[in-house]
Amino acid sequence: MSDLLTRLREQGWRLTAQRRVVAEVLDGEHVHLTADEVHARAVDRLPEISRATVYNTLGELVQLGEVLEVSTDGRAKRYDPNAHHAHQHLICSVCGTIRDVHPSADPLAALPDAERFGFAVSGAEITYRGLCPDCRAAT
Amino acid sequence: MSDLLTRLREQGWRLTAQRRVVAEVLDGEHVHLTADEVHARAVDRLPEISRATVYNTLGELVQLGEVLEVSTDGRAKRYDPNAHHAHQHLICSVCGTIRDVHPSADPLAALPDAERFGFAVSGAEITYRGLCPDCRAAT
DNA sequence: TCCTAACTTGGACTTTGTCTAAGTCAACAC
DNA sequence: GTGTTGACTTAGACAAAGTCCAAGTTAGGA
Ligand SMILES: [Mn+2]
Ligand SMILES: [Mn+2]
Ligand SMILES: [Zn+2]
Ligand SMILES: [Zn+2]
Repeated sequence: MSDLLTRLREQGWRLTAQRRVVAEVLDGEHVHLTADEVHARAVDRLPEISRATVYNTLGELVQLGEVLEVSTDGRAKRYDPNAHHAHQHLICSVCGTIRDVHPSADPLAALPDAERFGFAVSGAEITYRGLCPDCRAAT
Repeated sequence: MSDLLTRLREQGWRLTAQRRVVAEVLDGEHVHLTADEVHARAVDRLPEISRATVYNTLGELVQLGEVLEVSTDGRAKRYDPNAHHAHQHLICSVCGTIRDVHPSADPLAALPDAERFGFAVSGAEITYRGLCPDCRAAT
């Protein structure tokens, strides 16, 4: 995480208390928080931080490629700091739990040329859906 | 489409002018409209139809499995009447154009057991991203 | 230490969607 | 055809998620 702060400073970022706190909240490998969840946790550490700054900072981190935006359900976007390790998501249809998963094949390989319609295809996001162990048990 | 109306009547649906108009707007194979776009087109045919009814009707069609909800960008959900033919989506990163595409392999097959974490995995939605021919040309 | 462009803030505003109470009407019975 | 009634529709209030702005603050270089 401190290497993240280093990278950001090299990008010309001013290192403010607010940005540091947002970066700290996003620390950890398997976090998928909404902007308001990030804000709530940031407030625990820095009570005066505003919602606008959290949104601004998250947007900047996404621009810089340090954080991924994940929109899976038409509700609030989730912010994923695991941006340097390509992966996909597995989501429980009942409780909404999100897991990072790593498919064995390159998803792009499954899309034949005839199905590309002249697009320059550059990426694929996969959302696997199912029931998590807890929700399977609770039937 | 009239077979859709037949199926709905068999489900105990009252066949109102409003529902008929929403079904008509969603007719066609490759349509991916937002709720407000559906409302705008419905108003052309039935000026007094309300937003609430469009949302209600779309929700009912989704419940019945006649229409799919597609959330790709954290903005408004899109409604997809092509529900009886499994497919995935290819979206232009610049202009947002959406195409239906049909991958050659079952996406679930690419997720090894070791990556399922005890989930009962039942489906996968793939969003391919790239540049459409028009946006490639306009560089 | 001072200066200033960059950053932050609270609150207004927008977009997307949900909810409710009151009014309307499709479909069935007769 | 007429009457009845529960399902349906409506306008508008409300809520959640996100954007924008003018005014105030501050990190970091001079
Ligand atoms: Mn992730
Ligand atoms: Mn489609
Ligand atoms: Zn679950
Ligand atoms: Zn395009």
